This record gives sequence, structure tokens and C-alpha cells, in this order.
Amino acid sequence: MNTTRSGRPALTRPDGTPLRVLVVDDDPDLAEVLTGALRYEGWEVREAGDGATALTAARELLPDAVVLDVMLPDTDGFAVLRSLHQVKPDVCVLFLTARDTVEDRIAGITAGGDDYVTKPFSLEEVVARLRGLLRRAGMARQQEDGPRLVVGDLTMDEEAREVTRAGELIELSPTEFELLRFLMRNPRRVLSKAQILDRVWSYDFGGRAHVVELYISYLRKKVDAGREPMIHTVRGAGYVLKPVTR
Amino acid sequence: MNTTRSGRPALTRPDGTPLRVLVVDDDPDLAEVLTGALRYEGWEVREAGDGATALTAARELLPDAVVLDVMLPDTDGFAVLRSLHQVKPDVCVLFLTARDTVEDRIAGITAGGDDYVTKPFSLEEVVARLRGLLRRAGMARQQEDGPRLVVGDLTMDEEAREVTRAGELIELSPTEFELLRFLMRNPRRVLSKAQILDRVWSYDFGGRAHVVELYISYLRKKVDAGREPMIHTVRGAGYVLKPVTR
DNA sequence: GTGGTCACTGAGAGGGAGCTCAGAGGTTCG
DNA sequence: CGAACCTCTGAGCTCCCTCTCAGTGACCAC
Repeated sequence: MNTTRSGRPALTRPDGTPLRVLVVDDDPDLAEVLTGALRYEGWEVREAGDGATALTAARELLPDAVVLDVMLPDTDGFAVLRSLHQVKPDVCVLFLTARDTVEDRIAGITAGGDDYVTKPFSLEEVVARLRGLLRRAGMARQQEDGPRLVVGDLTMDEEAREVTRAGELIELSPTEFELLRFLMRNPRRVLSKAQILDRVWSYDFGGRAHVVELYISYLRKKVDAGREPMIHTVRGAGYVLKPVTR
Repeated sequence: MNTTRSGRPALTRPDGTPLRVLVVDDDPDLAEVLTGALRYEGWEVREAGDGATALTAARELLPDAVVLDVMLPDTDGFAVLRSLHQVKPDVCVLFLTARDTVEDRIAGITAGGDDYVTKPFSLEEVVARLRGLLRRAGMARQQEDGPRLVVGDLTMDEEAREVTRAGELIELSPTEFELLRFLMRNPRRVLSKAQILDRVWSYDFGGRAHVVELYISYLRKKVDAGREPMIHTVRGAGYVLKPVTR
């Protein structure tokens, strides 16, 4: 079976082969980071720096999804979107936009079932959105039963943004939610503070690893409150989420 | 089963295959947006930019419905309609017209059981009209029991434009109605303000996401007034409509 | 023990997201 | 032509969320 670098089963195409994703961004550093994160998911990834290259690559790769910067050196996102749909009508598109471009030009994009993320974003968010898109488009085989994560008696419904422990609803802030999602997608694995910072916080966040401790503390108060703890500290290494064992 | 990108069951042809729709508009951006929205419904969609192309496409696709701009570069919509009826006599047509199009011509349209929408329109409206047309023409299999949406003790009769909560009638303005319809067609799913703007407001609306908050506020006063709330805010993510859980 | 490092958590500042009121402009209808 | 209604803008306000700082506690090496 096709697996991720982390050992998790990968989200695959219906025939079991890896999902194919095209990353289009003119900032090579950013493209590199994205590509890495998506490869980590076990997907097949290609990069392109402008609209023309993107189209050539798309014709070869026939990607299931495209991560597409709205601002490109040669064309604009809408034109690329149109051309992409001609190459592969059922392709999913995740747009990357600057914060100030949002309202006007993005209008209409999410209408087609596509989605967007504003810069600066966290990798966890990009991956989650992509997974959501692919799943809804029926391009991904359901490895788990739907958009629901389960670790022990802890469950997370990503679409409804609902988290429960032992059936009890837990309210989380956006950052808490994203942190817990990352933990739940990597259960029984020790995650370093650096890893967590890289995935959950946006790439331009200059802050110290100290925030991670803080948010772990918040999560514990809500998730482990008065119960057998699931979030454990591994001194000098990081944190790990484990189902309760007896 | 055939499903929409949103995960809902799709409205299908009687034999279970996807409904086939042809979009005819000379504005490529608009056509793209429409196509996306209809694909999102799980339908099979083709595009055409003028009358001649439309006819060729229609002969191949044999569409169940056509979304047809009245103003086309080569011919006018009515001529296309006549030719379409020769290709497929029972085709449903949804006309797109400018606000100032002459009244009497429109009157002629609806006489044939077809329908029209004036520009600028909202995607939610286009989709709803199309669903209505197809349902009435008996081309769509009724996946749900008729034109009635139900979430918890909240019900909406789309054709009668009647909304009730716990049996009590609720009066809504047009925009409020459309917003609630969108929420009710996506229960338990968090919808972002951008998604809501794209679907419920017309495509040329430049306004800020602030309007969504305003209309959510209006809806709450009418739908949730003095009752257990069904409309919930998910900070940093959007809004979600959920049946009351006790 | 003792010193040093790593981790946890309380308090609080600052910023931003969301809610609501009041009112202007437009449209519809009588 | 006026009244009623609807839609959207602007502004003020509140509350929540995020992060910084600082103090305390836990763990380890010697």
C-alpha cells in the first residue's frame, strides 16, 4: 500500500495510486515548502513557477488538484483556472492569495467547490483544505470513514469543526483546533516543538517555541480536563497524543 | 450513488446518471463560474460561447437543461431556443437576461414552462431555479421528498417560499430566504463567509464579508428568537446550522 | 543537595473578529 | 407621489483570541 513518510496510510486515488498535485507559485522558497509538505502526505507533486509552465505540466501530469497562487508573473488566476478546467474538467483548485486581494477577485472561486487560503497560511491548513477538496470531489479513496478523526475516545469532525471526548463536546479556538488536528493525525508519534511550529503556525511566524507549550497547556485543560491524560510530554523531544491504555 | 462535491446526494436523471446541462454565455468568466457551480451539484456540464457552438454541443450532449444568455454575439437567445427544441423537444431552458430586457419577450418565455433569471444573479438562485425546472419537467428523480428542506424543527418549502420553525411561520426577506436556504442545504457544515458571499450574493457584488454577519444577525432574530439556537458562529471559520441537540 | 535547564501556567496587553444600531439610498407598491 | 420595505454602509462596542512576560515547578547531572 501507498504510505506517507510518516507511516500513516496515504489518501490515494480510487485505483490506489498516489494523488497527483501541481504546485504553482512564483516564489521558489514557498513552492519548495509546499511541495515538501505535500510529498510528506504521500502524494505525487510537480512544481511550476508561472501560468504557462503550469499548463504544460498539467497536460503531462493530469493532476487531481492544483495549488495555485493568484498572483503570477504572466497571467492571473482566473485565466489559469479556465485553462486548467479545459485540460482536466474535474480538477480541484486551492488558491493562495494575499490578504488584501481577498474580497474582490476571489469572488466566485469557492462557488465551484474550489477553495482558497490567504497568505500567510499554515501548512496544516493547506493540507487539510486539499484533503477536504479531494474527498468531496470523490477523487480520494476514503481510507478513514469520512472526514472524521478518531483517537481513543477523542473524535474530531473536520467539516463541522466539532471535537468530542467521551461523547462530550469540546469548544476550541482556531489555533487550538489546528494543533489538535495535527496531533490527531499523528497519534502515538512524538512531535517536536519545531515540527509543530512549522506545521500549525504560519510560515512567517517569528515567535518562539514557547507558544507551543502554551497551547499544549490550553489543550490539556480542555481535552484532558479531569480525565485520563492523552497528551504527554516527552522531555527534550516533544509531545505525543496517545489513546488511553489500561 | 452519484453525489455532489458537497457530499449531498445529487439530483439525478431517472436512470441514475448525472443530469446534463449546457451553459451558453459569451462572458467566459461568468460561464466558468456557472459551470463550476453546476458541477458542484454533481451535474455533467458543457460550455458554449455562442449560438452556433451551443447547437453543436447540444446535438452531442443532448442536455436535460440549458442555461442560456439572451444576448449572444451571433444570434439571440430565442432563435437558439427554437433550434434547441428541434434537437431535443423536452429540454428545459433557464434564460439569463439583463435587467432592462423588454417585458413582453420574457412573458413569452415563461409560457413554455421555462424560466429566467435577471443579471446580476446569485448562484444559489440559478441552481434553485434549475432544480425547480427539472423537477417540474419530471426529468429529475426525486432524491429528497419534494421541494422541502428540513433541519431539526426548521422547515422550508422552496416553491411556496414558506419557512417554519416548530410549526410557526417565519417571514423572511428575499436575501434572508436565500441565505437560510444555503445554510439548510448544507447543515452541520461550517460555511465560510467567502463561500456564503459567493453563493448567496450576486457575482458582481463587491461588498465586504460584513454583510454576511449582518444578515446572519437578521436571521438569528427571526429563526432563533427566544429558542434554542440553531445558527452557530465558528470563530475564524464561518457559520454552521445544526439541529438542536439536547 | 544543588545548580541548571526545560516545562508549565497565571496574568494581562493588544489586536482583531464579530455583533448590532442607526440611517442613507434604492426599489416596489399602492 | 408617498409609504413601506429592503439592502447595504459606517461606526462603535464587546469579547475572544493570541502572544509576551514572568514566576514557579519538574527533572537531571554531578
